[in-house]
Parts: sequence; structure tokens; C-alpha cells
Amino acid sequence: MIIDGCTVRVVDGDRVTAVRERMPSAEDVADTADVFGLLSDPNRLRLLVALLDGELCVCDLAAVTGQSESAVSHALRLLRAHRIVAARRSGRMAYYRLEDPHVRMLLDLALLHTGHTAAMHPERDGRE
Amino acid sequence: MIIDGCTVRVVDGDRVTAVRERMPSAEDVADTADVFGLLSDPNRLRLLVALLDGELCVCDLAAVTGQSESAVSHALRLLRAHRIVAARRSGRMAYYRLEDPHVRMLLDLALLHTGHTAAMHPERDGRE
DNA sequence: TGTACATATGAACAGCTCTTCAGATGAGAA
DNA sequence: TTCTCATCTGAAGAGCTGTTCATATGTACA
Repeated sequence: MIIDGCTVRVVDGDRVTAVRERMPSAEDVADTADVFGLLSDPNRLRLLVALLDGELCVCDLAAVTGQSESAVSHALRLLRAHRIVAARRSGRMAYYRLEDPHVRMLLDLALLHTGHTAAMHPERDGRE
Repeated sequence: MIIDGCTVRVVDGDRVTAVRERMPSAEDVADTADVFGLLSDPNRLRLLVALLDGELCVCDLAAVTGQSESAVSHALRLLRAHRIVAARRSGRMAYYRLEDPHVRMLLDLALLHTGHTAAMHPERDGRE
């Protein structure tokens, strides 16, 4: 089978062709992976979970999540750059809120299953 | 406000206390972050998307996702260790399938929104 | 048995990520 | 203006991650 000009070993050529056609574009895959990546850091994840109930200022986010205010600020900057979070300024305070409904859904779904799934317990090493 | 024995600056103490009580355990947060981390690599993500329709062998997965067979094998090992994926052996072939229904839901939800969300377009730099 | 083949693995290296520290910015108070 | 405070930022270093290359394992077939 020839893919991108290279000969490739394949078992079920029809399946491969069908799955390749259904595969999202490289850009969509990369964007989706980016979003998952933003949710893959425990400290960022805690920030977002804290914001599920409504806005909080930077220092309260630091208190809730047990991070330094600098670390929180860096994390929020990243989340803000991806429009997952938005800031409201009031004097010298900055109040952040969860801005992306799609990410909210992912968080809700993930938390719903927290601790209920075999995938959550990799300590039982998964070889067969 | 005193958290974990340290004095911490806080604005809305009641909110902070309430959110801290609702926060999942450190272990649950870490496990959830791990799952998101497994979905945060474009090549792993492509593998899982390919498996949404049913099982595929390693070489077909390599063809579908455009990776080397070695890279695919390494990725599958990781996913297998976390019980997100499972293998069926037939002779010298190994057929992998998506094993974790929770991850399947996350993938379905993420792909549903692919390209429809502001968070998916960080190129419009998100400062205010 | 020996050879070919499909997959799995280990080691090593490059690139990325997260944290910390020091200092900058900008708003309010005096 | 000057001081204080809340947040933001840049730089730098430690640690993690994903890839590649070489090799190992184990199955099938002659």
C-alpha cells in the first residue's frame, strides 16, 4: 500500500483506507491534543476545577490549589492564551472564570468518572 | 487564613473553604490528569481515534497514523499499561482495541467539538 | 531445525514543560 | 509623588516525554 508516496506494509487495506478517511485533519488532531495537554497538569486541572463554581481571584486560586501565586499566574496565562479562561479586572485584583463550555464539559465528564474506572488505576501494571 | 500549617493570603475565605472541600483528592486529580496526558499527544490521539471503529493490528495502526511501527508499539505499551487499550494476539499479529469506555466518551466529546470552539484557535493570542 | 516476519523492548538523545526566583507593571492609598 | 500591594513576566534549570536505532522475543513456515 502506498501512503504519502511511501510503500507501507498493511494487513487490511480497506479498513486502513476507511479509517484514514474518517480521521480528522492534522490540525484538528493537534488542536484537540493541545486542549487535552492543558488539562494534563494536576495544578492546572485543580485551577479549572476550582473555577467550575464561578470566578476566583489569583490569590484565592493559589490558596485553593496550594500553589505559589507566581505558578498560578503562569498557568492562568497559558489557559488565557487558549481562551479556556478569561479575566475580569477590578482595581488591582484579577478575577478569573472558566470561559470555554467545551472544556467545562470535558471536566464534568472526567470528574464524573473519577475513581470509578480501571484506567484510573495503572498501578496494577497492565501487561497481559 | 491557615492552610496546611502555613498562613496564606486570601480574599474570600468562605469561598476558598467551600471550593477546597469540593476539590477531588490529590490522587483523583493526579489520575485524571494522567488520563488527559495520555490523550495529549497527537500520535497517541490518532491511534485512539483509529481504534474507535474497532480493532486494528500494529502495522495497520502505523499505516493509518503515519508513524513508525516502533513508535506505535511504544505508544500502545503506554496505553495498555493504563488499560485504555487491550491486545488480542493471533499468531504473530497483535490486534488492539479501545478498552476504556470512559476514554471513548472523552474522545467522542472532544471530536464532536473539533474545530467549533474558540479554545481550539489559540493562534488569536488570548490577552485582553 | 533454521529463516522470515510481526511485534516488543532498552538505551540514548533532543525538545518540551513546569517551577522558582527576581524583578516589572500598574492600581490604590497617603 | 511615593509607598504598598496584587498580579504579571522573563530567564534559567531540573525533570519529563517522545522519538529513533538496534536488538530481542516469539510465531509460522519450510
